[in-house]
Amino acid sequence: MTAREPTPSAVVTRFAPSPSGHLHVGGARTALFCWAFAKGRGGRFVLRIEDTDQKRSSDAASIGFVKDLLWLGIGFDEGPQYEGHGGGPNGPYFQAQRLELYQRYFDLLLSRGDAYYAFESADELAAMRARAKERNEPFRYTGEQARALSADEVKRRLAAGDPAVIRFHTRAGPITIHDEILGDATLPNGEVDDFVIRKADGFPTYHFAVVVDDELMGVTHVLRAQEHFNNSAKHIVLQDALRFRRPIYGHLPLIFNPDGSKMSKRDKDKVLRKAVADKGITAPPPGTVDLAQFTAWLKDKNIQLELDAGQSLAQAIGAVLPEINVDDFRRSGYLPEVICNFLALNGWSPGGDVEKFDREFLKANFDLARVVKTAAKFDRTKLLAFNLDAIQAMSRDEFVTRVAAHGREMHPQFMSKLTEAQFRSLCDASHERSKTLDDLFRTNTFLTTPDDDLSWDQKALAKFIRGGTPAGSVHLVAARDLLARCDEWTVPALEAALKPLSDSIGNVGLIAQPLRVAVSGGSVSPPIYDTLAILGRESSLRRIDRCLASL
RNA sequence: GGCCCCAUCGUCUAGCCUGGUCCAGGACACCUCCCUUUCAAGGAGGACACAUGGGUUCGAAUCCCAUUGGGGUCACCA
Repeated sequence: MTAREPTPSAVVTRFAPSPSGHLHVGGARTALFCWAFAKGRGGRFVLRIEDTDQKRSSDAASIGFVKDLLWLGIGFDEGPQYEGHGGGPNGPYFQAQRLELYQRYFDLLLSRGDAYYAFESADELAAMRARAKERNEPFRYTGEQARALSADEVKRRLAAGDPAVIRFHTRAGPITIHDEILGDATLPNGEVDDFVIRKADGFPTYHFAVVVDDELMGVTHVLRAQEHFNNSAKHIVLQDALRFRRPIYGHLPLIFNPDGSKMSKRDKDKVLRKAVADKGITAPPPGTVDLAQFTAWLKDKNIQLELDAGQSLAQAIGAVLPEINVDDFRRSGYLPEVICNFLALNGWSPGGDVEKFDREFLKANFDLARVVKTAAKFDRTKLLAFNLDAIQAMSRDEFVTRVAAHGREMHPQFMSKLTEAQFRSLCDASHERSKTLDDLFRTNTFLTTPDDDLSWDQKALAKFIRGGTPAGSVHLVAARDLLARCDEWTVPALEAALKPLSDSIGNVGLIAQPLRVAVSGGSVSPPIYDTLAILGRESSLRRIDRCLASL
């Protein structure tokens, strides 16, 4: 009954995901809010792994998502050991390692008659549910038969090794959930049935482990997604039966796709399947997925491709996968501080017209009262605009540093083919048109193509080289002659060298575009003098000559 | 279907608690124009919302009720 009134320093929040290699943006937002709430109040932020489902593996790689958390700048005070983070007095932080701890509380509940063994099999329960559904009634496990079993009978069946679960004996009465974000809600009597708290394999269910661990770890504030709202009733009755303190709850609004659907890793498969169908692809491109896997995946919409396999397939067929995980956004060249900023804006706002802020600001200002109640649709376009703004606000040096770091990790080939000076020039020429740290790599692949392998986009060729009166090629020839006589290969020198020609034509574009196409293969590149300068004299002239020769 | 929750521009939201200053503010997207050697970026304008119906009140986006719509949840998953 008594929600505790913590002193500011006593605030403890936790992020408690099930094991996963990747962090979903929704999870990231939850973690960010938990972190900001605790850290802004001088409290502790705990990371706990909810690995009570033995069907899901939970080896070391299963907390790969922690690297995403740290990349975002969300550190934790307690939790699994991970590259210098984690540890703490309330471990272990993997629930699968806390089984003895739970047993104490199972025994306590059992001895007090607040819990009991039940022997129905999964099949029997499924049948009961099916029957209830036929009658259009909700299924509620009341446990009359199970509780009618004599103590001796229970002992006998347990001794005989009959599979059994432990269920909580929910007492009659309405249950009121107090929520700092949504307000109070009361579930009528009977809504919460006698739910399972220990599975037949001896593991606690989520509901039980959460309640015990939150108490043992001193968690004062439970901030989690709204999908957990109704679960809170189960947690409350458990807390009361166990004589635990009740944490303060705050259920965060959900984050959806722009079309209102739930954001899920399956969205990637959806996009891939569509791309495969649209392009009429019947066999997997070599080096992506093997044929058997591919056909199985194509046939059964419930099969998901591994992350890497999907990525390579997408790349091979030129499909762009939607970013779902934090790591997807990292690969796409988004800045962690921008993601935090934008994520925070989905479900919270500092009020007024403020919408650009950093983690420190969030830490200092985040509060439950300003969390909105309505679900948000995740608008990648706005995120991209935020990313652009942040990149434009960078100094040239910072931009170079961060793009280089991104390039070394994501595009080592590209990086190895450019000299430091070339790379620096490319950064300077690309800074103001970069929306992500990845843009410059995606749009300038022509720079790393060997001169003799460059091919030309037919449309661009037709429009800017063959087309025009006189044809673009005429100007290209003239420009080529001027360039060949240019001793100094720098932006100002190149500009000066071509000036007479552009002046006489009266339109710079008429020589810039043919040059651009000849040298880059397409109609888009950094400013033409920059492009030529980065490419260098030899490559530039070679490419122009090859282009002219190909006509 | 039962139960629970929610409802301001296309989207994220401010305003709502403490009715009047809101013929509703900001941002992204969109449209127009300007700038421009491509693509961007940038500059200047513009269009765009209180779901509906009842109350309460001198007055409602703000309070109450209903309807409609949306979401969540009903597992030995978390």
